Amino acid sequence: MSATGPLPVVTRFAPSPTGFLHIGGARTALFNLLFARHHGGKFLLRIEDTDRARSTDAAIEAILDGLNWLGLDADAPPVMQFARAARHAEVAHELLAAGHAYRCYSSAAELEAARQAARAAGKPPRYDGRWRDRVATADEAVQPSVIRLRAPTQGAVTIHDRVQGAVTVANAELDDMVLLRSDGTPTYMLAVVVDDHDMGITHVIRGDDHLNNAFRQLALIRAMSWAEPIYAHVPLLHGADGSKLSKRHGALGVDAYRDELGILPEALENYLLRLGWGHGDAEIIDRAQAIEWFTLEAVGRGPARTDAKKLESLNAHYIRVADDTRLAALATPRIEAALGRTLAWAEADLLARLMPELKARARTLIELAEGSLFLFRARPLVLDDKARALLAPPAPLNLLALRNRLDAVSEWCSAALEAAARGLAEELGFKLGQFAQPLRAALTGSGVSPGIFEVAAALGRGETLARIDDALASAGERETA
RNA sequence: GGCCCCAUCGUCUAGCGGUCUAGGACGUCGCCCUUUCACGGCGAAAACACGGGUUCGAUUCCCGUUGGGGUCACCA
Repeated sequence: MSATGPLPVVTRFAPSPTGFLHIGGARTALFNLLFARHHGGKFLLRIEDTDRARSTDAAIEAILDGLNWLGLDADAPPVMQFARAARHAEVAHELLAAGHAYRCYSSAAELEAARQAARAAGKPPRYDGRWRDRVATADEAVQPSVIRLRAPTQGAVTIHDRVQGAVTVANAELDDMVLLRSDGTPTYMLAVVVDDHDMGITHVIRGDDHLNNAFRQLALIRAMSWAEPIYAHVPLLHGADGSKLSKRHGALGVDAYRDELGILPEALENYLLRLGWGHGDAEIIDRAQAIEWFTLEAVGRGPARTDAKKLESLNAHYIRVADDTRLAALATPRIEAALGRTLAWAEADLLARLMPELKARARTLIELAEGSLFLFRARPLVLDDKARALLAPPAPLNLLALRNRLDAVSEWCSAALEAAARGLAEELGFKLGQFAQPLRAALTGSGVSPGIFEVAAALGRGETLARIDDALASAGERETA
């Protein structure tokens, strides 16, 4: 062990598997990973499943899946907290034997009544320590009991939080917390402290909602004479309206960002990183850069509101720089779901070839898929209102002239097709749009699409001419009708 | 309610006593580019919550007010 060696850093993300991985948790995990990587340390994962009634395997799956999707994998297999219940109980009894803890025989109902009374009297609803200095009689000792920590009542404790700064709480504000429940299972307070110690956690980086808990946990750590971790309590995330992020306020799991909103993991990561943290004017920050720059001191102290528009904007950027093959693979299932059929090999190829055009105008994978559907729809295309308007007379005349000009093009590529259209427009003294727009309507069924000559080139001569003929035919029908 | 924390444009933030006529990004609104929509480029509107101090000088330090958040279980 060298005094000049690097600061050993071990961080952890410790979610309780009672639901999906929400973005607040994802951000906490991100910060833990970034901090550990920045210092060349380890990032661990612990599943806090001591609440047997609320913990589910599905939630564990969802959390692991979400972390994996975001590339926030821990450096070791996850520690399952419930499996360590015996060790937790062992520590509680050690504390009991050392006089740092005591048995309390008060029933839950009795304590609840006391809390109600305290509240009614305008006093804080704390445990009054009624068993702290009392020895149970033989009769009483038969009753079920919990083990409580004999916490200090005098003085105060100051935590030098790496995010919040120095925070002081008087010991009189804290009551004697339950360590071991009457059924012998450990409480969260006990389990966290024991596990963090046994896992060698050096830095506890977690949500702000745990700041008050830190003081209680510190009392326990000191009773065991264990090393005190460095704390960093990061502010919670809020919804767009400033309210707490909760399920009823539309809080989503990271799986929903992926599946329902069509967000790329690197976009969500960048977004989460910039929420409550900044580095000068930098906005687009990749993982490597984040590891280099990340410090806890730069984390803001106030809660941050989430902003869907900013996330979408970041997502649009990452879609634009993403690999075309990867995007095609991500969009394909969505396209197939909308079509109700699988894509043929030639269609997959068509999608890949047009991807550079397609991705430039999509902010999400949803938009990417929707924006490419026109390529695969069966003929004749259904025209939307904008397309119908673009094909109103005298557009069919222009379209017919353009059709013949395009058909005469020898090499079917976008440059040649555009040159043909431009040539025609120039000859007739028209603007290019008078040909390009009806063509867009005919080929895509809408007024919005990628560059129409690129579309025509990708569609191929046969399909392009067929779609034009469809449009001409339906325009003729409307004319006669 | 007790205790704890927080406070710069609508939102995320830069700012760590003078460089601030307060910078960037998203969003909004113009203009340009242009075969549509995007992209891109240019530009505009938009903030230091309030009141006291400290200081030659406060966005920056201290106190209070207001506002917001967190927490007070045999949940985590």
